[in-house]
Amino acid sequence: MDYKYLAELLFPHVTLGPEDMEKRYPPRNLPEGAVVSRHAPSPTGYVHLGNIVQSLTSERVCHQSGGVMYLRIEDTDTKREVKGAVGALIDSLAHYKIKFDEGATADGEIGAYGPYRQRQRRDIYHVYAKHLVLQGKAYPCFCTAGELEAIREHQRAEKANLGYWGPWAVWRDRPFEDIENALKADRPWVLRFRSSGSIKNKYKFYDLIKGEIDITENEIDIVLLKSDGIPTYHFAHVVDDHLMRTTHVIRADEWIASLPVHIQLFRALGFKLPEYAHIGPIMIMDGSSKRKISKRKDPQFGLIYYKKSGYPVEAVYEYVLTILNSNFEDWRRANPDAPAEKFPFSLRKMNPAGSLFDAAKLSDISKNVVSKMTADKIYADLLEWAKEFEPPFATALSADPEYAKAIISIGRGGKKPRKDYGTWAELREYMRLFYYDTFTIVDKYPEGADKDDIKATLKRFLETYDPADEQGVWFAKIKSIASSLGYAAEMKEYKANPGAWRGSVADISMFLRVALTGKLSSPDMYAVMQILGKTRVRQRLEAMLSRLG
RNA sequence: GGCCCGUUGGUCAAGCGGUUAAGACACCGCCCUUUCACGGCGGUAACGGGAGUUCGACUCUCCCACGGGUCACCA
Repeated sequence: MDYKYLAELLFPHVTLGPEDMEKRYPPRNLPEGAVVSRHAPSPTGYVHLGNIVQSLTSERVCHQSGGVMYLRIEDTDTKREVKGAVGALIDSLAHYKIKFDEGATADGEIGAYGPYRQRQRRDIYHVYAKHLVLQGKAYPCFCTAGELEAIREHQRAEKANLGYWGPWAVWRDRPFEDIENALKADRPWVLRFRSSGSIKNKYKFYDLIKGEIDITENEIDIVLLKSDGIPTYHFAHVVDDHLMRTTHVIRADEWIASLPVHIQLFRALGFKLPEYAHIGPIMIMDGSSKRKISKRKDPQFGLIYYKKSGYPVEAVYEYVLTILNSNFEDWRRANPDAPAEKFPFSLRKMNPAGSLFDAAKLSDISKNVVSKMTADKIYADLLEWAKEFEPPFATALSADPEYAKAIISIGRGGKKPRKDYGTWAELREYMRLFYYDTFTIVDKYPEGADKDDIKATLKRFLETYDPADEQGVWFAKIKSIASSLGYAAEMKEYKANPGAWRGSVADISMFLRVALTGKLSSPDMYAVMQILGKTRVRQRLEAMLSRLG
C-alpha cells in the first residue's frame, strides 16, 4: 500500500506537518508544577451542576498551582449546538466565581493557543490525520450507517464483542483499488484509526482521583474524522490537549471507558500523556435507590433551579466544594470568615465514587452563608432576585429600602445570628408579614385559647402601647397584662405550678403575636413591632379585635 | 454480554494493619427561652457477603453480590 499516495488523495489541501504545529504552539513557559487545565463543554445551552463540579475542580487546581485555566468549546456535533450558548455558559460560570485565563469568550477568544472552538480547528486536525495516514495508522472507511448496524447485528448473533474491530473492520485492509474507486464514486467516508491493540493486553494506569486502574487495550478502529471532516471527541481531545499544552485532564468519569482509546492515540501521535483525573458523578436518591442525577428528570441539576429558588451563589459554591473535598467543612469551621478561594483544594481528597446530592445539606450551608452576610448585601441580592422572579415584591422592596433592611437586620450580627432562611424565596416568605398588602392570618389561635382573654389582652395592650418604650418597659407592660388576667408573669413560677394560673405570659405573648404577625411563631416580637411602627401595630390589633367581635 | 469503576450510620464522609471506627447534615431528647430561630449538652445509627494473608484487618489479596459507567460518524 502506498500510504503517501493515499494521504495525498485523502488530504490534498494539507501542506503542513506536525512539526509546523509544534512550532506554532510551543510549550508554555510556566514554573515547575503549574497545572494547565480546561473546561471543555459542548454548547448545548444547558448549564448544570456537572459543569460547576468539573470546572470548579479544574479551576482550583490550576489557579492554586499558578497555572492556566482555559475554556475550549467542543462544538464538533453541529446537531446539538444552541446559539448564544457560549455566552450564557461563561456568564453562568463567572456568576459562580469560575474565571478563565484564556479560551473562548462570548464573541471571540483570548490566548495564544487557539482557536478555542473545535470547529475552527479543522485544518489542525487534518494535519495529524494526514500524518497518521502517511504512517499507515489510519485509513478511510466507506461503510454506511446501515452497514455498520448490520455488522453489530451479526456480532450480537454471534455473541462477539460489538464494534468495528479486527475481522469486522471491513475497510481496514481493503485493496487500494477499492478505496480509490470508492473515492472516485464520491462515496462519503470517515477516517478510522488502525488499532494495533488487543483486549488480551492489560496494564495499570494511575488516575489522580481513582488511583490505580486496570486498562484493557482498545482494539476497535475508532472514527477519527467524521464524514464531514470534523473530528470525533477522541481525536480532538488528543490533538487539542497536546497542542494547548494541557497538563491535567479533569473530566467526568463516564470518560474512563474511553481512556484506553485516548492513551492509544497519544502514543500513536508521539505525544506526551497528560495526567488524568476522573470525577465521580453526582447521584440522586430515586425512591430507595441511587442513580446518576439527570438533566431530564431532576430540576436540581440545572443551574437555573438555584437561581430561581434564590440560593446565594456563595452557598452553591460552598456546597459544591463540600461535595468535592469533604474536609472543606472542617476548614470552614476553622476559618469562618476567610474567602472560600483560600481553601487548599486537593484532587487527592476527592472521593472516587459518586456522591449523593443532598438538598438538606445545601439548605444548611445556605442558611449559614446567609447568616454571615450583611443586611446591605442581602438586600441587594434579594432585590436583584425579586426583579427577575417577583416583580411586585421588587417594587415593594425598592419603595422603602430602609424598611426592608431593618427587617433583614432582625437578629443579624453578633455571635449567634438567626438562621431563618437560606434562599431569597424563603426570605420573601419570611418578610411577608411586614408588608401589609400581603398580610394574612396563617395560624389560628389554638383551640384552648379563651376568646375573652385574647380580646382583653389586645385592648389593654393598645391602651398602654408606646412605641418609644425600651424593650424592658415594653415587656413589663405585657407581664402586667398577664398578671391582671390571672396569667403567670414569670415562666419559672408558672412551670413550678401550672395549675395555679389560667396560663402564662407566653400565652399572652401568643395572643399578641397571632394578631400582629398572623403566625404562632415569629422573630422577636419587640423588634417586629419596632419595625412595623405604631400605625401598623394599632391597625393589626384593632383588626383582630373586630374580627373576634 | 465484554470491559471498567465503586460499596464505612438515612446522607456527606474521616480512616490509609492495632482507634472506645472522627466530624457534619438529618432525626430524637434535654437545657436556654414570651413563640420561632440561634446556641449548649446528650442520644439513636455504619465498615455488603465469603474465603485467605497476618499475632492482628474497615484498611492487603481473591471470589461473589449489589450499584454505576461504557461499548455511536454524541460529547
